[in-house]
Amino acid sequence: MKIKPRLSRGLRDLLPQTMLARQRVIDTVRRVYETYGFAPLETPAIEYLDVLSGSAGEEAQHSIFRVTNPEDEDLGLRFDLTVPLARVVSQHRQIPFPFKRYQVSQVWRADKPDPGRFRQFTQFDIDTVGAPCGTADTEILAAICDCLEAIGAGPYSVRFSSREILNLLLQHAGIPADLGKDVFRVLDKLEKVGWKRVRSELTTGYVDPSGDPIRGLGLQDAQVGAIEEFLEISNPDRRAVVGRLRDLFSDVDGSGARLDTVESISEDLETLGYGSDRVVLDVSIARGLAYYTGPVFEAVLEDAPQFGSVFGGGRYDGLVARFGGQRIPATGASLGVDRLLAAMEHLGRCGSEQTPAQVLVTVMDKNLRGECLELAFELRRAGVRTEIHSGSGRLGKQLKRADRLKIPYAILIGEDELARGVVTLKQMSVASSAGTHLTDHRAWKAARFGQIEIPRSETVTRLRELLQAGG
RNA sequence: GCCGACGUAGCUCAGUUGGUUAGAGCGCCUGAUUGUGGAUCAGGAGGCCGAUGGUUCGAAUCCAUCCGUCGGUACCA
Repeated sequence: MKIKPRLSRGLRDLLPQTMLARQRVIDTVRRVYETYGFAPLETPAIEYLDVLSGSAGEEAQHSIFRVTNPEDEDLGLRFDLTVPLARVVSQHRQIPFPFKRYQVSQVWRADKPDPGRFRQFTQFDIDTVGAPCGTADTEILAAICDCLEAIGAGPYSVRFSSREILNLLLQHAGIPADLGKDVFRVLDKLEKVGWKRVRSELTTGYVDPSGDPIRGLGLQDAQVGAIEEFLEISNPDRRAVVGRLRDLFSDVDGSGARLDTVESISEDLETLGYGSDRVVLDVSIARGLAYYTGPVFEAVLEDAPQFGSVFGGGRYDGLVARFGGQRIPATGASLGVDRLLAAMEHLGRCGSEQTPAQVLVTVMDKNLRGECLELAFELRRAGVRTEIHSGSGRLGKQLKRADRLKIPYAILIGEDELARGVVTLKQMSVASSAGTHLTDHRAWKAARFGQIEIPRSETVTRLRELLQAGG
């Protein structure tokens, strides 16, 4: 019986062209994270189900992929990297605090797939565990900026706020604390659905176009009015936002002190050169997660806002304590690698490389295979990424392969070259641009576009120079 | 999860009121050109028409169910 090659929904193969772009991003981010002193961590994809659900509550369990083992234990695939981190620091007591780690790994969520959203995807997280609110959070925000800068994804905007600010809002507006979680969840949609819909969801609810009833939270007009007034505090200047928050919340006891941390993060960023042009204090961001306790962060690509936030994170001082023991403060952010790459691809900011090879050594004549191999390995030992032709086939087919895979150079060694102690170096891109006017194939071939002869002994040096100069 | 649209070659799509052997363009392979990738020309491969069941003398076409994709909405630790 024939088996149909296929994948379950929400899963996909990442072919070389995709992987090369992805690995460039990952390498860049890793370099940035390491400059901040974050150290790598890896954890298993599979965790005990109760470890995973500990933070999420029952309502989230349906999107966990369940797995089994021969011992028939209740296991699941991790759905983020933060919960496993909390387990690690609770389990390995010898780890000195603060623990600064980065982790790039796959996670799984059994959700409905959407564009840029899959059931298996990669997150690239940094977290600092065991450091109080302050410098650690500033570092996370700065690192997010540095990453986006280094990746070259185009203009971006990093936004932050704080659960503390939202808690002040609850007090100011007279909203019961236990309603906070729902209010934050609704406010988080503001940018996507607009104030009108958020307003109805905060009050009476509504019926969406598909006929689905959306439950309202039943807030009073005065409460919604207070929220609206709060949301109007948007200002591109962070100092102005802090000032207006201080005014607005002056009726809440101790509000001044509770705004100090946000202000000091903002001031530190200012001093370090992360101005309001890149990092905005945006009081409308809430982040859906229930476990955030302090500053919350996100970042969007300004040219691709429809892809949502590519970075998300915040401070979660209560999460580690779920595994028992004392309350350990923690803060961090997560880069949605797949989402970022989907956005970059949409913007045409991903490379189109299909192979890392920089040069193809052709084999024209089986008798000269030895010479070709020798040259190929000489190039490799000099750090040039080299492919050598490894089948049968005419020169035309070999060059066609270089053309297809966009390998920039080809090397030709035949009897002629060997006799004269040279090799022919062909720059593939030249004929594609220079030869378009030639309609006769023989003439096109005879033109020998982009070809130069160089002494065999200088091949490695010359090619390295060319690659360095032009890529 | 809910609502809707759509599933025909690797991709984009034709396919008459249900009627013989299901087509095109692009892509792929081979050759013209045995030491030259593009263009051109010639040829070739590639399909259980998403799956299963039903209606019918006869189904890519009609019906049911399932699966999948896309859009909207909800959720997103």
